[in-house]
Amino acid sequence: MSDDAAGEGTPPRRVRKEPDERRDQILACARRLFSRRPYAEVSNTEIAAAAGVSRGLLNHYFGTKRELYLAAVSKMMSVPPIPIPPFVEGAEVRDRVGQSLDAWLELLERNRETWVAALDMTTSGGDEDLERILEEGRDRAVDHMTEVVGLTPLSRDRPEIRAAFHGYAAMAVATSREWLKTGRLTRAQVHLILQEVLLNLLDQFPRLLEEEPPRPAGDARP
Amino acid sequence: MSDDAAGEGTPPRRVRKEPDERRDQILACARRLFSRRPYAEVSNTEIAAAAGVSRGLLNHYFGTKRELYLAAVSKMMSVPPIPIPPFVEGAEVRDRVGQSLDAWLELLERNRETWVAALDMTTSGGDEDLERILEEGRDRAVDHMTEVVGLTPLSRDRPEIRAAFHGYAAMAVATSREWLKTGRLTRAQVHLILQEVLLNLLDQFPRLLEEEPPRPAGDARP
DNA sequence: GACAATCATTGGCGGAGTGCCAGTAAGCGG
DNA sequence: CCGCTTACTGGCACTCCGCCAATGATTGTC
Repeated sequence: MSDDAAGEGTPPRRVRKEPDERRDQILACARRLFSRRPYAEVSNTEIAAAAGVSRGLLNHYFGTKRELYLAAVSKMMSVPPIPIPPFVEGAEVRDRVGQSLDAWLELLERNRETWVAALDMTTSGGDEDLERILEEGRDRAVDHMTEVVGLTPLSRDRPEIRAAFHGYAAMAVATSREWLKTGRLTRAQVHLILQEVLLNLLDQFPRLLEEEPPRPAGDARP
Repeated sequence: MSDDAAGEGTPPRRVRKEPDERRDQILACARRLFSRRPYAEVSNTEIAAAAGVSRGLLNHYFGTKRELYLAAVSKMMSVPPIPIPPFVEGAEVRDRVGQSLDAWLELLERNRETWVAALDMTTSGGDEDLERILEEGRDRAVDHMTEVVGLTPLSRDRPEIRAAFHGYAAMAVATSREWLKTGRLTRAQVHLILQEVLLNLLDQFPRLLEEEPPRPAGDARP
């Protein structure tokens, strides 16, 4: 009946864990809560309670609430790498794109909830640090895409190429969203759209590069 | 020397304004601050100070901080309507798309800062109300696009069409961002990309509609 | 022109959340 | 068995939010 030798077998007041383990545990709880309600409505007290831990420990591990949030988002952005189809003689770019898209859509389908949740919380709001994290994720996606279509060398010299892929990535995300969240598209339709648009985009690259190159570096306001 | 007839011309302790005027003024300050720093880091006290108003007045007009925020975002989402090119005999869809894109890019160029700021704060974060507001804005954009390309009637029956436009809109936003914010694309390049991709997308519609239609209504998780 | 009614506006109160720090105890080596 | 390291807790000081009674600028009326 007492609480020190109850049925659950010696519930010690303090369970001491390895820092990494505890850190991951807290992070997991934070991720779950942040993906369901907006930042300002999730309290550290709540996260701590969910993790079965005192509130002060969050600050011990992550410093501030914002940093905990950023860590959670960062963790969510990490996606298992999709293999890049090997170059084989005679294979069309179209096939490579098709394969890669299949892999991408397959990944999304497997992790529906995780991905949709990440999509919901994956949004800056005037937060520069967060924006940087998201930008890094998008950059990795672009790296992947240039690799798939075999334009990585060119994309190093011409930032326009990367920029165009960034635009395409946004469309890929939004279109996938229409499939997984609102159900207004089927997977096949998403595949069709993304494949054809990407191939068309590739066709435009020559004309795109004919245009005067953009300003040397990021000074968007002269 | 006294404070009621000083140089600045009778600074009365209380200036009483018309509710609408005061409301707009507060909203403007909130918009400016929210677009520079994330929601949680902007305090009502600060907004009130910027508006030269007591803090309690914010609650009087907007109820809660969140509602003020939503009002600010909503205001930012409202875009002056871009005229839809009239249908003229013999004009190609390509021309109509080109004209409309020009108008859109022109609008962005005129309101650079406003638009980039709106883009930064225009992001949900697990907030359903906010998400709804953003979705409405995107829906209006899609309405506009279907009108331009003359597919409004079709888009009523087939949600896939709307969904595809939503994807395209995301690409349009991201690409414009690459132009205005990072400067990695020129306006001409943005125009080229968006025009060609849209025309290509239109070409895909027949194949898109051949696919089995998506599930009847929004039940994404069967 | 004085008075009263209206309502925009203020200041402060109670509650909640955050960051931080001194203290506590769980594991480990001697 | 003792003492050291350090994961962990509890509570203090501060800020911020939502609310409400009080206030005074403005307007209509006699």
